[in-house]
Amino acid sequence: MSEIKDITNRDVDFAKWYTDVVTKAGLVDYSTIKGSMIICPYGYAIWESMQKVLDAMFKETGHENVQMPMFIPESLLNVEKEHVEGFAPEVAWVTHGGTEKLDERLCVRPTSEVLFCDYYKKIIKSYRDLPKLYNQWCTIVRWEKTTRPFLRSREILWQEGHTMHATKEDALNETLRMLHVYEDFQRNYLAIPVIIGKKTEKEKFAGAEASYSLEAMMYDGVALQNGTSHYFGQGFAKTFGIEFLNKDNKLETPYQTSWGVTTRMIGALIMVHGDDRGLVIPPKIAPTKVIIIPIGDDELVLKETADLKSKLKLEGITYKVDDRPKTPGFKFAEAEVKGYPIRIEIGSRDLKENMLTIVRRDTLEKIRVAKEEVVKKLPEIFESIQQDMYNKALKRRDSMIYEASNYEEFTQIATTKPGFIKANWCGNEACENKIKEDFNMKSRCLIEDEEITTNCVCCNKPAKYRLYFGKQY
RNA sequence: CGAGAAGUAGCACAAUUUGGUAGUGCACUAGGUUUGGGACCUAGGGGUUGCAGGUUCAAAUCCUGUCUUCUCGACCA
Repeated sequence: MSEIKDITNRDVDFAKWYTDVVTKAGLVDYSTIKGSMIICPYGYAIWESMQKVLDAMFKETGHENVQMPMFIPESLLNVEKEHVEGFAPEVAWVTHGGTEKLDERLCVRPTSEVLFCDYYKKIIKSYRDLPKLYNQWCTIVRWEKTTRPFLRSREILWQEGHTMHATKEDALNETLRMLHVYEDFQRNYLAIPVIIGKKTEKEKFAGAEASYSLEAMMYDGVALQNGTSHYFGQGFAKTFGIEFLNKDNKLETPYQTSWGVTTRMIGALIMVHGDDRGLVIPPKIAPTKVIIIPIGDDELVLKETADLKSKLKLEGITYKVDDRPKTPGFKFAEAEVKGYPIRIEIGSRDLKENMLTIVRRDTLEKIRVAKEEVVKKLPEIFESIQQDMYNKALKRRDSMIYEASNYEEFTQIATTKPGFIKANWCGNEACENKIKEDFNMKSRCLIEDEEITTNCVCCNKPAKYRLYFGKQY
């Protein structure tokens, strides 16, 4: 096996490893503007692949895509007090149009709740107009102080769903339904196990009645909030004066939700599955599932390459051929950095025996297969990679979830082991703050399906909730 | 935004201490030989030393400011 030259060892310096992988796999490059990354073709292809699946899921659940303005007049942003207070510190303002100062500044959307509300007020008149199930793919701007590619940037590519419903029940169902759509996507496509649950009051979205999040654990035990789904109740709708006539010809206020995921999922993909050789992309989301590497320019090799290409095309399996004039070793290494799920090596040595070599990226296992059997065999290998990647991630995550029943135990774990800690909590924000202050760990989300057996891990008063705590990106 | 470190070719670095012709390796281009784990030979191309000022006969080198990146905090998705 070759020496890995370019990528920092994952266990030695995880932060450096991450930036190495992100740039060396050709996902992003830095621009001259702080916090605004250039998403390179391969990185964008992964995003497009995610978009494609998610968009189909959104449409399947009845949503329609729209495109809202990217600017919000200051007066509109100010309509909902709690919301604006949450976002004010990180919005970017447009103050001039050309050389002329604007009468009213415009903020670049940090999220679009108010824009949707402003529009919904116009188009919702009757119960027959509900539900309104809109989604938009767009970029937003949040003026973050510290930035990292995919994990925290100032310009963010995302998707935001904004819906209005006639009843509280419908809106709550929508909030949970989309949370589960995300969970399904991350589990079955990204092969990332996620914990889903409700945020505490302290951690919920500005202006929401309830926020739910998907919490993934990275290789280093640090949490990444990988999507959120919010229930707003009638808060915004009342503030904005959105009303509809119900079946009894009475005015009612609708109930609202919003939900979103971002390119941060690419960061999660890297930090959950990547290894010292680079990326490992699950087959179901890989923009290129197979990389074909012909070895030498022997006529047999060229012919087999052409054959294999047409067979893959026929089966609808995405592939690329690396026929650059480089040595095989170089190409193998690069294919590994890029994380293509499967590599097929075509060389005359194998061809003499009518064989080809398939290499799994996740295990690096080499499988020699009769050349006629290769394409037939691929689906089961993809399936196996997909499953194994999920199971491996799940196993690692579960091995880093601990239980603490008192502050001493919590301290012991928090200071020695990376990962999540399950603990009981009285519901008092002071205890959340203390844990944050002492260990830089925030509550991830509530655990609702487990029994509360001990007192609050912090103050030892009777506990009302169970929580996951963890450090976060 | 606070503390620290760093910016020289696409990348990794040298030259900075002691101011005096910007260099090496990889990558890139052309031709050739190669090809089963990061090839070799020959010949080339590529630089306002992050940017802006200042000091000086002379600045990559000294001074000031600024921008960007990284690490650790604060804040946040």
